[in-house]
Amino acid sequence: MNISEAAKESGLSAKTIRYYEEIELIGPATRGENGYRQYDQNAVRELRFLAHAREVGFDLEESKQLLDLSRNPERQSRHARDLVMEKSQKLQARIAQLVSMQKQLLEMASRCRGDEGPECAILEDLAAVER
Amino acid sequence: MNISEAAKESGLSAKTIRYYEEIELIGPATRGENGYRQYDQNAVRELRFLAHAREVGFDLEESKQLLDLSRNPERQSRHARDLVMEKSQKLQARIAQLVSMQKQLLEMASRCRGDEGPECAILEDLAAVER
DNA sequence: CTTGACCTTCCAGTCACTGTAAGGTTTACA
DNA sequence: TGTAAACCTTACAGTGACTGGAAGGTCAAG
Repeated sequence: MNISEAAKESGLSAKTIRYYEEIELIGPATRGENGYRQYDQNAVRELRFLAHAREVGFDLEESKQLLDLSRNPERQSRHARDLVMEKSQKLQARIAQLVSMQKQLLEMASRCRGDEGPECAILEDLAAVER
Repeated sequence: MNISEAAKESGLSAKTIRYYEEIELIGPATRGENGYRQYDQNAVRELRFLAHAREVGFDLEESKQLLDLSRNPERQSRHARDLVMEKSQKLQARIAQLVSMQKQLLEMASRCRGDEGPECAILEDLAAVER
């Protein structure tokens, strides 16, 4: 199948698939007579794998590690699990940070009248020395 | 004061301050005889304002809007409040997304033995067609 | 035969910095 | 007085993970 169908099947864009090939995240696609990239079911499986890994928060380097693991029949499931747990902890920290930001935003908004006047706790808070 | 002290006072790096000047987020700093940038208390206040706006999740464009608002005595507090509430909603959505990712990670990890063997639900899940 | 939907490569742009190079200035100290 | 460390300057390249666009080749339908 051509790249746009592989894109549809995998959930990546054609642009992204070419990009993954360029940075050698995946091997070079086989080409048809016309020079078009051709994808078989296994190639699509790898693309889908990468799409899913990205969706749950892995960056490209980590996604590649997971893909390498999935390609290796000698793998130890501990390695995959370790990657997932590490990512989960980072995600937990990031969530806590966003929640704290969110709290601060609501706190600031609650003290601002939000009318036609210029007084605004938000602008004072952002300019304040200590927070 | 020189740039590194302004950096310390504001919480930005000297690099970042120069960058903000370059992209005209702030006006050009006055210069001493030696060509060094000089910052007064008001300049530091603006830098701190930007640092805080970034910390609570505003991007540079939004931070600039807030700074413009804080500089304008004719402002309406409603405008600041709108920006904050909009950002708050986006943040809420982002948090929900990360929480969902986190849930998926833990779900996958819970079904993977994490031992020396190759069987691993994580790798199967990532390769799966439907999720 | 033409139109439109594909496909190709290559280059530039995004965001918000950070790193590095190559140099000028200032300050402290031996 | 010399010099080394700690500042400061500009300019350019790199980051991550794409996305957009230009310029052109290929293919299927009408």
